[in-house]
Amino acid sequence: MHIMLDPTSRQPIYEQIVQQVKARVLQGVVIAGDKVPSVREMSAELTVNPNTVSKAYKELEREGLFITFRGKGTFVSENVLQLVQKREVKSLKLQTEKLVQSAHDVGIESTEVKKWVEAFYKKVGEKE
Amino acid sequence: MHIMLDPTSRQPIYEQIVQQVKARVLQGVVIAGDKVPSVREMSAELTVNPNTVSKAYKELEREGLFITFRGKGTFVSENVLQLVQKREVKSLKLQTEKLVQSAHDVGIESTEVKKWVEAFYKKVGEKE
Amino acid sequence: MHIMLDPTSRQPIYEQIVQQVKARVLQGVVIAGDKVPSVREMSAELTVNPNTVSKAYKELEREGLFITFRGKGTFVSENVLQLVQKREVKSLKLQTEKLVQSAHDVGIESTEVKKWVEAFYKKVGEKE
Amino acid sequence: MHIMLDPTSRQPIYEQIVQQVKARVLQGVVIAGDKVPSVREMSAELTVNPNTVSKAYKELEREGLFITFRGKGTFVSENVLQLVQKREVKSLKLQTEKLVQSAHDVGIESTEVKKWVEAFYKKVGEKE
DNA sequence: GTGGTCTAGACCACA
DNA sequence: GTGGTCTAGACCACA
Repeated sequence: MHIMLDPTSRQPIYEQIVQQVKARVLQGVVIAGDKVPSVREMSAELTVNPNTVSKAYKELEREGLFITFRGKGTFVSENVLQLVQKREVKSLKLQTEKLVQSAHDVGIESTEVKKWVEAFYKKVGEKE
Repeated sequence: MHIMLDPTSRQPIYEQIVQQVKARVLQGVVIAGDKVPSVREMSAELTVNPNTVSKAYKELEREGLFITFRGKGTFVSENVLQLVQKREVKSLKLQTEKLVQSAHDVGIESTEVKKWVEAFYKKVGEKE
Repeated sequence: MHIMLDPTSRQPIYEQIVQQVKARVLQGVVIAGDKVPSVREMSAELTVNPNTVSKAYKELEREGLFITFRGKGTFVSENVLQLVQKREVKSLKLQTEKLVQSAHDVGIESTEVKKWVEAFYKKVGEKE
Repeated sequence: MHIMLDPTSRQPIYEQIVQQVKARVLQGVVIAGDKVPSVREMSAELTVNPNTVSKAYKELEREGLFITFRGKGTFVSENVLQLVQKREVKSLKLQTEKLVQSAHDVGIESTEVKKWVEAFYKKVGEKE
């Protein structure tokens, strides 16, 4: 699944796992119906405490991305892509709102922020 | 100085203090040269332990916003406004970059994000 | 790690710890990658409050000598020796500059200072 | 007497006063027999708490540089220059010893330190 | 009065 | 177990 962790980060490792799983879903790497590596496998692969992976999986189940069948293992839910995309858009809007609020407080005009957005989009486009 | 703390927040109290002081600087409430309430006064006002306030003040000193004179007290540095604004702009640009990256990953176009920005700016404007 | 504290010293305990850790690094006793005793262990060993040790460790982390992994413990950074040596040399040069300035002010010639240096080097050499 | 203070420094102000007085003696600005400004005058001139100046004067008396005649005021002792120079040389030697010890610990050769001394002497010479 | 340091002890999230 | 945060309270040098 190619999950990359930064053990130094202030962000808890289990949250990093949750976040990266969502990223893989958005990238189409993790697909509805996929069987997820067991907690043990994953913890071995990431050289991380099994409890930590377990915590991440539980969170992903709670959010409806993962579903566990007793004795069979954990699988990616049917509607993952839709689910994650919808929430991501919601989250992005919220982030934008906070950003605009802060920018406004420092006296930055709408035009300026939109210029930034434009510039960063070009930068992202060039990488591809 | 009207600092409001949220004791239920995940964010440490001392960080909340640091953050709010910066906000007050941006609002022009806290001005260069001001004498800052003593650690004891502030801790009494916030009903928080003096050590916690001290930790916040030291961080603010380390960041160059505060300067303390032995036995006299703590004061707001000369170049605060400039300093905080400069850093804030830098931080906002970085946030925008991350936001754009994420938006791009979900397949959202530049135009869409700029519409959001526009809309939120109007919303902020109406509040005034 | 054999840290010796002088509780009567004017120098704060946490600074003494920081300083001694650096000395151990220069001596090659503390090596990159080493796991550092936990805050609790160290505080027990030094019969000092955990908070005090914590303060020292955080300073060492801030200076880039230590790195801590959540829930796992604190470790010595990869480039410690280089880092500490580089800073030490810089500091020694600065000390030399101040010394020369003072010596010059009292009317002591360059030759004289160099004689002192020579003599003290011999003295250090004899100890070995 | 042209005393310059840095209220920001970690070094206590009273120590800074003591140190600067010694420097003025070495420069020949403060001479044996001189009448010293009263604590009040000096504290006004330095915009510093009288207690602070008083503490500095007491220290200077203790060290034999100043002498007070009841009702007449405080004066510079007869043998100041000799006294201060002698002690300064002693102190410089001690500093050199510590410096050499540290330099040796980092693996710096005697030749290197002497080069530094030479270079800084040139730098000081050029200023004149 | 002012900040700096320290102790003793507690609770918490995380691994 | 590991570090992070916080409280309550104390003592100190300095101004």
